[in-house]
Amino acid sequence: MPELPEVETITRELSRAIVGKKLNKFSVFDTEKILRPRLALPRKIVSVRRRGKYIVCEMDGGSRCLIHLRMTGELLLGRQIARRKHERARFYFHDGSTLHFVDVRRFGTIGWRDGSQSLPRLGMEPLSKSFSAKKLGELLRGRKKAIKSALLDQQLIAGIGNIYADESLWTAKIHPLRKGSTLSGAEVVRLTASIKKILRRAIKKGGSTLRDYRRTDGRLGNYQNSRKAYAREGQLCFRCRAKIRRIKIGGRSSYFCPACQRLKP
DNA sequence: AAGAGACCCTGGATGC
DNA sequence: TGCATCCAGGGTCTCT
Repeated sequence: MPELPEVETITRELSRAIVGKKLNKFSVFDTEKILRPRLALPRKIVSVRRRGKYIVCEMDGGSRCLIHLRMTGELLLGRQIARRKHERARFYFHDGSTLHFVDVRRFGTIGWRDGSQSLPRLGMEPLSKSFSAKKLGELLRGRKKAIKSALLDQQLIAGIGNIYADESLWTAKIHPLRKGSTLSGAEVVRLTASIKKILRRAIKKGGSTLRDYRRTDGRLGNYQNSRKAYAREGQLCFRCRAKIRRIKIGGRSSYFCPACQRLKP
Protein backbone atom coordinates (compact mmCIF):
# COMPACT_ATOMS: atom_id res chain seq x y z
CA MET A 1 0.00 0.00 0.00
CA PRO A 2 1.66 3.16 -1.10
CA GLU A 3 2.80 5.28 1.83
CA LEU A 4 5.50 7.94 1.96
CA PRO A 5 8.47 5.72 0.92
CA GLU A 6 6.55 4.15 -1.96
CA VAL A 7 5.20 7.48 -3.20
CA GLU A 8 8.68 9.02 -2.84
CA THR A 9 10.19 6.19 -4.88
CA ILE A 10 7.62 6.60 -7.64
CA THR A 11 7.99 10.39 -7.59
CA ARG A 12 11.78 10.19 -8.03
CA GLU A 13 11.42 7.74 -10.90
CA LEU A 14 8.74 9.85 -12.55
CA SER A 15 10.80 12.98 -12.16
CA ARG A 16 13.69 11.39 -14.04
CA ALA A 17 11.37 10.01 -16.72
CA ILE A 18 8.92 12.80 -17.57
CA VAL A 19 10.25 16.21 -16.48
CA GLY A 20 10.86 18.24 -19.64
CA LYS A 21 8.45 16.15 -21.69
CA LYS A 22 5.29 17.56 -23.19
CA LEU A 23 1.99 16.04 -22.11
CA ASN A 24 0.10 15.73 -25.39
CA LYS A 25 -2.99 13.84 -24.31
CA PHE A 26 -4.70 12.40 -21.24
CA SER A 27 -7.19 9.55 -21.64
CA VAL A 28 -9.64 8.41 -18.96
CA PHE A 29 -10.97 4.89 -19.26
CA ASP A 30 -12.94 4.52 -16.08
CA THR A 31 -14.38 5.94 -12.85
CA GLU A 32 -15.59 9.33 -11.75
CA LYS A 33 -12.60 9.66 -9.40
CA ILE A 34 -10.35 10.54 -12.31
CA LEU A 35 -10.97 13.99 -13.63
CA ARG A 36 -10.20 15.31 -17.09
CA PRO A 37 -8.05 18.42 -17.26
CA ARG A 38 -9.71 21.66 -18.29
CA LEU A 39 -6.39 23.10 -19.39
CA ALA A 40 -5.39 23.01 -23.03
CA LEU A 41 -2.77 20.44 -24.00
CA PRO A 42 0.09 20.07 -24.82
CA ARG A 43 1.80 21.23 -21.64
CA LYS A 44 5.40 20.80 -20.62
CA ILE A 45 6.04 18.95 -17.34
CA VAL A 46 8.12 21.30 -15.18
CA SER A 47 8.50 19.25 -12.02
CA VAL A 48 7.27 16.16 -10.19
CA ARG A 49 7.28 16.22 -6.40
CA ARG A 50 5.68 14.52 -3.42
CA ARG A 51 3.55 16.05 -0.66
CA GLY A 52 2.38 13.51 1.91
CA LYS A 53 1.07 10.63 -0.17
CA TYR A 54 0.24 12.87 -3.14
CA ILE A 55 2.24 13.11 -6.34
CA VAL A 56 2.18 16.63 -7.74
CA CYS A 57 3.13 17.18 -11.40
CA GLU A 58 3.58 20.84 -12.20
CA MET A 59 3.16 22.00 -15.79
CA ASP A 60 4.16 25.18 -17.52
CA GLY A 61 1.66 27.93 -16.87
CA GLY A 62 1.36 26.80 -13.24
CA SER A 63 -1.28 24.07 -13.60
CA ARG A 64 -0.79 20.93 -11.55
CA CYS A 65 -1.88 17.34 -11.76
CA LEU A 66 -2.49 15.67 -8.39
CA ILE A 67 -2.29 11.91 -8.20
CA HIS A 68 -3.17 9.78 -5.16
CA LEU A 69 -2.60 6.02 -5.41
CA ARG A 70 -4.68 5.15 -2.32
CA MET A 71 -4.61 1.37 -1.86
CA THR A 72 -3.77 -0.31 -5.12
CA GLY A 73 -2.87 2.44 -7.56
CA GLU A 74 0.18 1.93 -9.78
CA LEU A 75 1.94 4.29 -12.18
CA LEU A 76 3.77 2.35 -14.87
CA LEU A 77 5.99 3.83 -17.56
CA GLY A 78 5.80 2.24 -20.99
CA ARG A 79 4.90 2.51 -24.61
CA GLN A 80 1.81 0.34 -24.47
CA ILE A 81 -0.79 0.37 -27.20
CA ALA A 82 -3.30 -2.10 -25.78
CA ARG A 83 -5.12 -1.13 -22.60
CA ARG A 84 -3.74 -2.93 -19.59
CA LYS A 85 -5.93 -4.82 -17.17
CA HIS A 86 -7.46 -2.36 -14.66
CA GLU A 87 -5.92 0.60 -16.47
CA ARG A 88 -7.98 3.67 -15.50
CA ALA A 89 -6.13 6.49 -17.26
CA ARG A 90 -3.15 7.13 -19.49
CA PHE A 91 -0.78 10.04 -20.08
CA TYR A 92 0.68 10.41 -23.60
CA PHE A 93 3.91 12.35 -24.12
CA HIS A 94 5.25 14.00 -27.26
CA ASP A 95 8.07 11.47 -27.69
CA GLY A 96 5.72 8.49 -27.83
CA SER A 97 6.26 7.42 -24.21
CA THR A 98 3.25 6.80 -21.98
CA LEU A 99 2.39 6.66 -18.30
CA HIS A 100 -0.30 4.18 -17.23
CA PHE A 101 -2.47 4.57 -14.16
CA VAL A 102 -3.52 1.07 -13.14
CA ASP A 103 -5.75 0.58 -10.11
CA VAL A 104 -7.53 -2.68 -9.29
CA ARG A 105 -9.79 -1.29 -6.58
CA ARG A 106 -10.53 2.10 -8.14
CA PHE A 107 -9.78 4.09 -4.97
CA GLY A 108 -7.04 6.15 -6.57
CA THR A 109 -7.66 9.72 -7.70
CA ILE A 110 -6.32 12.10 -10.31
CA GLY A 111 -7.21 15.78 -10.14
CA TRP A 112 -6.12 18.96 -11.92
CA ARG A 113 -5.56 22.37 -10.35
CA ASP A 114 -4.67 25.74 -11.73
CA GLY A 115 -1.99 27.83 -10.03
CA SER A 116 -4.32 29.46 -7.55
CA GLN A 117 -5.89 26.29 -6.19
CA SER A 118 -4.23 24.72 -3.18
CA LEU A 119 -3.48 21.15 -2.21
CA PRO A 120 -5.55 19.37 0.40
CA ARG A 121 -4.77 20.34 4.00
CA LEU A 122 -1.84 18.22 5.11
CA GLY A 123 0.32 18.07 8.20
CA MET A 124 4.10 18.14 8.56
CA GLU A 125 6.50 16.27 6.33
CA PRO A 126 8.12 13.76 8.70
CA LEU A 127 11.45 13.87 6.87
CA SER A 128 11.68 17.66 6.96
CA LYS A 129 14.12 19.39 9.33
CA SER A 130 11.22 21.16 10.99
CA PHE A 131 9.72 17.86 12.10
CA SER A 132 11.46 17.57 15.46
CA ALA A 133 10.69 15.87 18.77
CA LYS A 134 9.65 19.26 20.07
CA LYS A 135 7.17 19.67 17.21
CA LEU A 136 5.79 16.14 17.58
CA GLY A 137 5.36 16.77 21.29
CA GLU A 138 3.35 19.89 20.50
CA LEU A 139 1.20 18.01 17.99
CA LEU A 140 0.42 15.31 20.56
CA ARG A 141 -0.32 17.69 23.41
CA GLY A 142 -3.87 17.14 24.60
CA ARG A 143 -4.53 14.30 22.13
CA LYS A 144 -6.60 11.61 23.72
CA LYS A 145 -6.63 9.25 20.80
CA ALA A 146 -4.27 6.32 20.37
CA ILE A 147 -0.78 7.24 19.20
CA LYS A 148 -1.23 4.80 16.31
CA SER A 149 -4.27 6.75 15.09
CA ALA A 150 -2.44 10.04 15.54
CA LEU A 151 0.43 8.82 13.34
CA LEU A 152 -2.10 7.93 10.63
CA ASP A 153 -3.77 11.36 10.80
CA GLN A 154 -2.58 13.10 7.62
CA GLN A 155 -3.53 16.50 9.02
CA LEU A 156 -0.94 16.02 11.78
CA ILE A 157 1.84 14.23 9.88
CA ALA A 158 1.59 13.63 6.14
CA GLY A 159 2.70 10.35 4.61
CA ILE A 160 2.71 7.70 7.32
CA GLY A 161 0.38 4.73 6.72
CA ASN A 162 -0.35 1.50 8.52
CA ILE A 163 2.93 -0.28 7.80
CA TYR A 164 5.31 2.51 8.83
CA ALA A 165 3.20 3.52 11.83
CA ASP A 166 3.55 -0.01 13.24
CA GLU A 167 7.25 -0.21 12.37
CA SER A 168 7.97 3.17 13.99
CA LEU A 169 6.12 2.26 17.19
CA TRP A 170 7.92 -1.10 17.41
CA THR A 171 11.29 0.57 16.96
CA ALA A 172 10.46 3.20 19.58
CA LYS A 173 9.04 0.52 21.94
CA ILE A 174 5.71 2.30 22.30
CA HIS A 175 2.35 0.49 22.54
CA PRO A 176 0.04 1.57 19.70
CA LEU A 177 -2.88 2.18 22.09
CA ARG A 178 -1.01 4.67 24.27
CA LYS A 179 -2.79 8.03 24.34
CA GLY A 180 -0.75 10.61 22.47
CA SER A 181 -0.70 13.08 25.35
CA THR A 182 0.73 10.50 27.79
CA LEU A 183 4.01 9.91 25.96
CA SER A 184 7.05 10.97 27.97
CA GLY A 185 9.62 13.37 26.54
CA ALA A 186 12.03 10.50 26.04
CA GLU A 187 9.38 8.49 24.20
CA VAL A 188 8.59 11.37 21.86
CA VAL A 189 12.31 11.70 21.10
CA ARG A 190 12.55 7.97 20.35
CA LEU A 191 9.42 8.03 18.20
CA THR A 192 10.59 11.00 16.15
CA ALA A 193 13.95 9.36 15.50
CA SER A 194 12.31 6.03 14.66
CA ILE A 195 9.91 7.57 12.14
CA LYS A 196 12.74 9.35 10.33
CA LYS A 197 15.06 6.35 10.37
CA ILE A 198 12.47 3.88 9.10
CA LEU A 199 11.11 6.13 6.37
CA ARG A 200 14.66 6.85 5.11
CA ARG A 201 15.60 3.17 5.10
CA ALA A 202 12.39 2.22 3.32
CA ILE A 203 13.04 4.83 0.62
CA LYS A 204 16.54 3.39 0.14
CA LYS A 205 14.97 -0.01 -0.43
CA GLY A 206 12.39 1.32 -2.88
CA GLY A 207 9.43 0.87 -0.51
CA SER A 208 7.54 -2.23 0.67
CA THR A 209 5.68 -4.63 -1.60
CA LEU A 210 3.26 -6.68 0.49
CA ARG A 211 0.58 -6.91 -2.17
CA ASP A 212 0.11 -4.60 -5.12
CA TYR A 213 2.77 -1.92 -4.93
CA ARG A 214 5.08 -1.73 -7.95
CA ARG A 215 7.73 0.77 -9.01
CA THR A 216 7.24 2.60 -12.31
CA ASP A 217 9.12 -0.12 -14.21
CA GLY A 218 7.11 -2.90 -12.55
CA ARG A 219 9.83 -3.93 -10.08
CA LEU A 220 8.92 -4.74 -6.48
CA GLY A 221 10.02 -2.83 -3.41
CA ASN A 222 12.42 -4.42 -0.92
CA TYR A 223 11.66 -3.05 2.51
CA GLN A 224 9.03 -5.72 3.28
CA ASN A 225 11.96 -8.02 4.11
CA SER A 226 13.23 -5.58 6.75
CA ARG A 227 9.98 -5.11 8.62
CA LYS A 228 9.87 -6.04 12.29
CA ALA A 229 6.18 -5.93 13.23
CA TYR A 230 3.72 -5.34 10.40
CA ALA A 231 1.90 -8.52 9.28
CA ARG A 232 4.10 -10.68 11.56
CA GLU A 233 1.30 -11.91 13.85
CA GLY A 234 2.38 -14.99 15.82
CA GLN A 235 6.01 -14.67 14.72
CA LEU A 236 8.77 -13.93 17.22
CA CYS A 237 9.81 -10.39 18.12
CA PHE A 238 13.37 -9.81 16.91
CA ARG A 239 14.24 -8.06 20.18
CA CYS A 240 12.75 -10.29 22.87
CA ARG A 241 11.35 -13.41 21.14
CA ALA A 242 7.81 -12.77 22.40
CA LYS A 243 5.03 -13.40 19.87
CA ILE A 244 3.91 -10.43 17.81
CA ARG A 245 0.22 -9.66 18.41
CA ARG A 246 -2.43 -8.14 16.18
CA ILE A 247 -5.23 -5.88 17.40
CA LYS A 248 -7.65 -3.53 15.64
CA ILE A 249 -7.24 0.20 16.17
CA GLY A 250 -9.58 2.52 14.30
CA GLY A 251 -10.54 -0.36 12.04
CA ARG A 252 -6.92 -1.01 11.03
CA SER A 253 -4.83 -4.04 11.92
CA SER A 254 -2.05 -3.06 14.30
CA TYR A 255 0.92 -5.31 14.99
CA PHE A 256 3.13 -4.94 18.05
CA CYS A 257 5.21 -6.83 20.58
CA PRO A 258 3.28 -7.17 23.86
CA ALA A 259 6.52 -7.63 25.81
CA CYS A 260 8.61 -4.69 24.66
CA GLN A 261 5.77 -2.31 23.75
CA ARG A 262 3.89 -2.14 27.03
CA LEU A 263 0.71 -0.20 27.69
CA LYS A 264 1.54 0.24 31.36
CA PRO A 265 5.12 0.42 32.67
C1' DA B 1 -13.01 20.38 18.24
C1' DA B 2 -11.96 15.87 18.44
C1' DG B 3 -12.79 11.25 17.83
C1' DA B 4 -15.27 7.09 16.27
C1' DG B 5 -17.26 4.51 12.70
C1' DA B 6 -19.31 3.72 7.93
C1' DC B 7 -18.27 3.65 3.29
C1' DC B 8 -15.95 2.94 -1.11
C1' DC B 9 -13.85 -1.16 -4.07
C1' DT B 10 -11.92 -5.77 -5.88
C1' DG B 11 -9.27 -9.98 -5.67
C1' DG B 12 -7.39 -13.43 -2.96
C1' DA B 13 -7.74 -16.37 1.05
C1' DT B 14 -10.46 -19.08 3.93
C1' DG B 15 -14.47 -21.83 5.51
C1' DC B 16 -18.13 -25.13 4.88
C1' DT C 1 -15.78 -28.11 -6.76
C1' DG C 2 -18.60 -24.28 -5.67
C1' DC C 3 -20.35 -20.74 -3.20
C1' DA C 4 -20.32 -17.40 0.68
C1' DT C 5 -17.79 -14.64 3.73
C1' DC C 6 -13.93 -12.11 5.32
C1' DC C 7 -10.02 -9.11 4.83
C1' DA C 8 -6.71 -5.58 3.05
C1' DG C 9 -6.73 0.19 4.34
C1' DG C 10 -6.35 5.77 2.58
C1' DG C 11 -9.25 9.28 2.63
C1' DT C 12 -13.78 11.38 3.11
C1' DC C 13 -17.99 11.82 5.17
C1' DT C 14 -21.40 11.76 8.96
C1' DC C 15 -22.59 11.60 13.63
C1' DT C 16 -21.89 12.32 18.50
